[in-house]
Amino acid sequence: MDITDKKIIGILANDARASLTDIGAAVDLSPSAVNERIRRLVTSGVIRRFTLEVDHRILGFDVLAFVWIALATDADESEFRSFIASHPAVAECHHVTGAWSYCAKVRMPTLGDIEPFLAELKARRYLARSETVLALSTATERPVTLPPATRRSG
Amino acid sequence: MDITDKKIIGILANDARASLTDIGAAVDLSPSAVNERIRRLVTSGVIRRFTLEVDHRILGFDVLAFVWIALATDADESEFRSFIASHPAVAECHHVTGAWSYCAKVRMPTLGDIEPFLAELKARRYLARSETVLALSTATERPVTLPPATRRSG
DNA sequence: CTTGAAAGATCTGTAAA
DNA sequence: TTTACAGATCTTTCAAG
Repeated sequence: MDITDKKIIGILANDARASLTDIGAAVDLSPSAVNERIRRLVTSGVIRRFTLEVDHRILGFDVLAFVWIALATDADESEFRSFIASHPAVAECHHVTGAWSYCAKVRMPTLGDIEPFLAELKARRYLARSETVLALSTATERPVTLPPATRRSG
Repeated sequence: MDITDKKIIGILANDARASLTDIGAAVDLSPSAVNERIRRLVTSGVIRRFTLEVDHRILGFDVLAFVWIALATDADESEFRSFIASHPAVAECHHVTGAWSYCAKVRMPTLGDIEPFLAELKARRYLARSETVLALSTATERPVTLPPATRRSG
């Protein structure tokens, strides 16, 4: 994992379909060398998948919300985690420090879809309390965080 | 934007480098037809970019945090937004309802990197108050939210 | 939307540093 | 162990129907 690898990740984060030739030209390497590095980045788990950045509004998801969840004391936490991980509306869910147990980022077609979601969490006895914070607008949203490509690291 | 388009987006979200041939086989279309649909999805803005899902731990970002920000009353909000959007550690930042103005999702190499970040926000007179919530573990994290595909396109 | 052909990219194997 | 090169294979693109 050297600077060239990080440059390659940066290029692919901007355009996952960039050709090996073009990437090679950008990092002064042959296409096969680039190919070999990408293969290693994938097998070593640095690159998890090649994916998409989409406009969820156009796809019909007008509502973005953060739902803070306090788990019920008798909730089966691993069952909750697999339920929330398989729920199509949940984009992210993290176990967090502070007053709440979990923070879930959810996307819904309309505001009215949030209540049934909370109701299901409650019906399954996961939920003690919750608080929903709506996102009004987004200043930035990027899938990949990279250090400025100036240093080495392992 | 029909069901076939949504299927194509689902396939590309799982593997942005899937070949037109394979996608076509999955949705019963010729490679050229798939190519044309993807082109339309890109130009219409549904697909914003082809990108990567990476393991930020391996890349040296061990800390994921949500920083709740109350803007200073005299802060230049659009200046704040462009500052936060260009900050490399900020993965997301949303204007939100509730007690706080903004919620920023940040990735840092270490816990110690959070304080200088907050200090800079304060030094620039953006920050009135803030609260930092750490993510201890992640139950799920997906870049694309899609409705369950329930029907065939033909 | 499909077909078919040309152009371009990728993959594999082999050799060299 | 990593990179370079060349031939074969696959993919993408374009024109025509």
